[in-house]
Amino acid sequence: MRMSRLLVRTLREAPADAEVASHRLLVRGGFIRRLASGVYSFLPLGLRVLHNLEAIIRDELDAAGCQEVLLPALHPLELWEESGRAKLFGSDALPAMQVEARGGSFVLGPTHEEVVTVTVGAEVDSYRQLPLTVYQVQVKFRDEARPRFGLLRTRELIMADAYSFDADKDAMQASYRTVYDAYMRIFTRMGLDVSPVEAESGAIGGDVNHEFMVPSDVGEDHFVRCRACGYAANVEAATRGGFGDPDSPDPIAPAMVEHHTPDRPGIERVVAFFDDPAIGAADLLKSLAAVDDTGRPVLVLLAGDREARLPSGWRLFEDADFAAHPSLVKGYIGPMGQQAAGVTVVADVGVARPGPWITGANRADHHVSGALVGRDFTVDEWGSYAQVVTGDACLRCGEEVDLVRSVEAAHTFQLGTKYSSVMPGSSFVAEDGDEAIFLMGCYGMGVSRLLAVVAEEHHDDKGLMWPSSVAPFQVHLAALGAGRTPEVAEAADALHDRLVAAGVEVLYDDRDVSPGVKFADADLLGIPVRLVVGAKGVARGIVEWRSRVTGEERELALDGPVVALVGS
RNA sequence: CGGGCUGUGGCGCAGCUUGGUUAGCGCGCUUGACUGGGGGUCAAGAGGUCCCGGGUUCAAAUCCCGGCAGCCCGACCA
Repeated sequence: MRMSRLLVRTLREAPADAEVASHRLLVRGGFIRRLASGVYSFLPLGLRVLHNLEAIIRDELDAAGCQEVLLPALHPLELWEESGRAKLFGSDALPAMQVEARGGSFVLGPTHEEVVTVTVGAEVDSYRQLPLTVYQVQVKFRDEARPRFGLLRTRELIMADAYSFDADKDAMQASYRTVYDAYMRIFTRMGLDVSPVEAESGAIGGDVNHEFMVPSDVGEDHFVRCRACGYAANVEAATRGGFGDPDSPDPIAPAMVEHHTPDRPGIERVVAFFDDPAIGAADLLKSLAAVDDTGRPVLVLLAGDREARLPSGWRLFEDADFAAHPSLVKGYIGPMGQQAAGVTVVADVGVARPGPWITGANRADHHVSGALVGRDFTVDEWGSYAQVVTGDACLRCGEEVDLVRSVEAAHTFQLGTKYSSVMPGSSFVAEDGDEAIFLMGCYGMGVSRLLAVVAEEHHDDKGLMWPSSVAPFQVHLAALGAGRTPEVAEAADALHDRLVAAGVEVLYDDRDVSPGVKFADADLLGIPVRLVVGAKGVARGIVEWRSRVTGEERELALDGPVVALVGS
């Protein structure tokens, strides 16, 4: 490709809104352009990288026995009503992506579980057709509240998503493992260091699931990683250990004391009330009134210096709930006597010491101090209800864990029958002759996001440094002063032709611009190998070779085996 | 959805406080000359609904009101 003909304009300055390196460099290098907030066009260079990423994905998934399909981006709204997710997807996320057309209401699909379930369900009637895993590379639409970081968080995104169909749980787990392993190979080939972590399933649902995290300073997620045993989990899902049952309360400990604490809801203000250097947030019980996934009122206790992490499906009390449960006084909640009022008390493992604790008195404008677990109140269930932080004990081995900032590159789920039990046509005849329904898995990776993630992981202050597996071209050939030195033009043209004839993807900078511009653009675009043909070199019969990644330089004979040396 | 900031040629910005000639600068673009190994120099050009609508005024990029959009922080997040 001659650069004089390539649709690319490099920018010396990045748009003011480009905050992270991948966004800045992809825009400056002319790989992508913004059309609207969170909506990007891929120009030729960006599309070449995207295609290379997709090629790796196709290669590994095909090798793992998956079959490519292409499902519609436009989904009949009824499909989402059947699965029940039309509502679950938030009050306005789906309507915002709704399209009214002849033939009814459609949505721009945010994900494809419904469509794939009915599509595959219609084709598969027998266990003999299983196991089956299909995948696609397709555009998805999300009504993203806050698009940001260029391609990392967008409203329209390109995703590679796979779906497995199996006859029983063992087979589903085997299929899951197969795709999981393929995903790991894909990331390795893309030059990404990915950590699979246990995760929450969110709106997709299902039991076992993993997120594939790339540790990164620009990440919006965090995961927990044990320094010793390798346990890794998303902070949303991470639990911690290291605590046993609390000891019996001290028999001679002083009794609880009630304090008048007007206008002191919240941990901070209570600490301020006591105004004692020996008393901090960690001495207080954070008491959160919640409704669990079965609708029971639950009081969640954790140490006052901790952030709460409620199990999925739970929600905090709203005003109406407080009105219905007078034992829980908003702002002054304490655990004493709650069981008698029908409230279940659960406590974070960080509360597994007798005390003394400072907590609400269940009476407006009052707190108590000196409350002991086992004497003044009891806990029905111990669990992990606080967000894990660096230094906490690992659930598995008790060593300390770290919190790692990261970008979510992919997410895989064992769905079981979540969709096949509600979508029509999801049954097949099993080996025993009875009707059965699919056990499914789903697996998604954001290809357009991966483009940004790779850029984020492979760049320096001058520009991008693409791994050759995804680079838009393999060789960046720059001719210096070709316009005034015919020998240079001849040598560069000839070298270009030889490289192309050998199947090497070469970007040929044949523009009549100064050497500085060519070098700066070569650094910015990040093609792995740069070849420079200049007047000095041509006179000596050499071409200069330089690695974008290592900066290593060599001189190669122009009439020698240049093609073999640059690889293909 | 809450809080803050910003909308001025393709990109980055100044001008706005204190209304007043042809709305500036850098990059980029066009033409020419020079230059020629790290975004070079000079000259001449092209390119603008100053986000939109209303208002105040003799006069609005500038002041007032109302919208819209973008960005940042937070909430949310498949």
